[in-house]
Amino acid sequence: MEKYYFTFDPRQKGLRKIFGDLEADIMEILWSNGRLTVREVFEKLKHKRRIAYTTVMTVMTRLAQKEILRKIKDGNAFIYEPVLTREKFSQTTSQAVLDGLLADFSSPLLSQLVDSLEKEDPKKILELSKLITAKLKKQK
Amino acid sequence: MEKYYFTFDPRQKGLRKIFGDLEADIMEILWSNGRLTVREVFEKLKHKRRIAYTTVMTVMTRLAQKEILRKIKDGNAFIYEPVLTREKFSQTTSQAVLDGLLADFSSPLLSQLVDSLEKEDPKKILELSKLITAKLKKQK
DNA sequence: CTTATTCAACTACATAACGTAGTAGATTTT
DNA sequence: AAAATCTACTACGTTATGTAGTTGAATAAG
Repeated sequence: MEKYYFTFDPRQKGLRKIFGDLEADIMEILWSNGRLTVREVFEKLKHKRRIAYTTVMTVMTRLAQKEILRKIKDGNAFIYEPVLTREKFSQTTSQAVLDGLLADFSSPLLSQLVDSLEKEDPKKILELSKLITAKLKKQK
Repeated sequence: MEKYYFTFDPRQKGLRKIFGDLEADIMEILWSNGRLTVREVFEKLKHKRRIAYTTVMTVMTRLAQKEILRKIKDGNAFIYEPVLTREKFSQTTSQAVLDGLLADFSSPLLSQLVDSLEKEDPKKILELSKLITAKLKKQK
């Protein structure tokens, strides 16, 4: 079992920041539909992209090796499901990226964050402000 | 000129989060020493790792193609220098990563940030708090 | 001025991650 | 028994990176 690690690619969209293109499509389908077989994923995918059954098989097998997916024996076939919920996965991922940034690129990070946050949605600054107030109270 | 983009690898250390291993060593040297020729970089590197001159050449040429380095003609040779200062580069990089996180993984991000910040250095929360107060004042 | 050195450009090969897909062999359905 | 389905295995293409040799031009040394 090769341990999973990932790379974060800011120029990609959504899950593609973390997964390859086909991997992202597959994870999308699994997170939207729950546990599925390769066949079922293939059926949902083949409309969007013409692709061989074995290609889907290969990629799902690799995702299972990386422990992104879990294989559950079901008769002669396997059912695949994400090890983490989408929410948990997002959380773990952004945690890792954030920690990585803080560890090695922290100097200008905080002021940038406040700026980015404002650009993204000014209300989020208030949200953050509340979080901090709560944390500071707990600290003392 | 291929445009530069990068990938952020949280499990690596320092510049290696963004550059390959040799690339990182080279950028480190250039940011510490200012503009240098391939030969000069090679001389500084060869103690740390046994490596061919042409290897350094190749990698520096690639960094120049990606517009991380700039080549300046100097007689028959070239002098290489980083296009951005280290500070500016860190800033641009973390900005991109942060914006990427906010764009697609923002939901749990803020509370995580506060937690990570505390783990990293509790004083940083105060720092952030001040930044926010300032920003909120400007907002109204 | 001829030889040796230095340099840039080009070519090339290895590895790793990912997309792609075919084949083989087992099992199940028809 | 034949056809379909499934997993496992193998394999090839691409891209980024590390690695380094060759070639031809320019420069320095003798």
